[in-house]
Amino acid sequence: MSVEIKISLNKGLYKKDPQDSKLGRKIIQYSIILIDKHGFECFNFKKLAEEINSTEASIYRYFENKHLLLTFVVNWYLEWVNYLIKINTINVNDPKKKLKIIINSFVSASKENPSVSYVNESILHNIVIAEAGKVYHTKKVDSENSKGFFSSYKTLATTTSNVISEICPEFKYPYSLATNLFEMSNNHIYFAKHLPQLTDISVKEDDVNEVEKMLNYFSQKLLFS
Amino acid sequence: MSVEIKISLNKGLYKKDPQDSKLGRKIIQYSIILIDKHGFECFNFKKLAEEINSTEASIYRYFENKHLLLTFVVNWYLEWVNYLIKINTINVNDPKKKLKIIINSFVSASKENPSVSYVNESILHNIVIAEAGKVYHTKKVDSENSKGFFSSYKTLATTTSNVISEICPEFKYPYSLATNLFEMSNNHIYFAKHLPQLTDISVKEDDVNEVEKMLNYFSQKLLFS
DNA sequence: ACTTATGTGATAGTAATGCTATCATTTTGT
DNA sequence: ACAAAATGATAGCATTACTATCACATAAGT
Repeated sequence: MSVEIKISLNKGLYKKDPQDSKLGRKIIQYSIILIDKHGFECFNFKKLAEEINSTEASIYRYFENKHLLLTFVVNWYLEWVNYLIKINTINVNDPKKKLKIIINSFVSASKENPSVSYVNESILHNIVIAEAGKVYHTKKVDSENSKGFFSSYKTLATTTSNVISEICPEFKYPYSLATNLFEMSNNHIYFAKHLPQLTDISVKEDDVNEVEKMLNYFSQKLLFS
Repeated sequence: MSVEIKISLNKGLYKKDPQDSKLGRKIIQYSIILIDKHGFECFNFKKLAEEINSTEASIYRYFENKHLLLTFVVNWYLEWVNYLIKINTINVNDPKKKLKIIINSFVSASKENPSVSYVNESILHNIVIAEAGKVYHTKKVDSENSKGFFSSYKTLATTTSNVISEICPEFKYPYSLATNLFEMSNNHIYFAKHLPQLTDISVKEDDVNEVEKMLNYFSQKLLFS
């Protein structure tokens, strides 16, 4: 028996917390698998229901719609990265080292030992890479923002930004660099796999080492030169 | 009477070139307006047909579906930016100046004199900011890529990358920086408007000056320091 | 001017999607 | 053992995405 983390997320994201029941956890587990498999546009609750031998109606008892389900799993991922950053930097004093750990978490948090049995963090990372932008690129962004649906991303940005300012207090764009490192990480992993002419790095067999190097190089150039 | 540019785009994007007929141009004109107004998810051919007093069937004669229509208008925008960069850098020799012009085009190509009567470049820029990622974040990315649907973005990346390499031949990530400057431009304009805690800059009344400054600062730090 | 081709409108229809409602049944907590 | 909660089963409805057909208008070629 192992202790599982329970990640707590904004209550507006669900009608009923899927982490609290067997069916709910199955919904999370297989929605991750199916979104990755079919892509978010082709994913729907009917397919998910079939996959887990349940019904659409049951899934609608947990989530209002697939957009909020995606928002949920993306936020889950971000909270998990926040958690990893926290425990991996807890005894680190050098902010430069901290930033390296953060960057490492951006590119390969998914390679950590899996911490939650019903979440495949590696597949979830693929979803974040391919679909996370859709979470906030919607006409509802302002109302969802006011409900706190993006607070996990803000936490990540703030944590990273603080480390950046520790390294270089006079740097004028700590938040921008923070979010840019995260977005760049996802973007260039995606480009390397699908649009290689848009990047210089390559990712072979999920080896994201080159991406990590690039992000470290960019931040080093911007902050300590 | 003025000379209008005709931008030529990949033929796989449409069934019939909308630029060649009155109805086609109306489709482009009002799809840009409606996508901006309702967001891409809520936009559909029925609403568009009503708006232009035509029918769904007629619109389907030009585009297979709304995804390809979005791909078309985003590519149109990119081709237009490519064109502006070309004419605005044609007599410029200093690559540093060229990069500044490119960055200026990224943030505010839409402030140029409108060159095509049926395209509102300013609204189109908003669409690119909010929706362009959806064009290539799809399961069909590989097949669409092989059809050349993303060649306009590649051209933009290559042009920019070449200028970057002119400035600093030993810089290892010219393509990555090129695409990152473009993505960053769109992202941070969006963040400033909707998720201000994710950026350091602000955009008041469409004044993107701060974004431009930031991009110039980043590239200067990375390339000539 | 006549004919043919082409473009557009009008209408209908179909399959899939997104979602809600109701009732029966199973599982859970006490 | 019983009540309460969770799930399953089924139905249904409005919207969406797309296709098909036919009629009409207009432009083009001879």
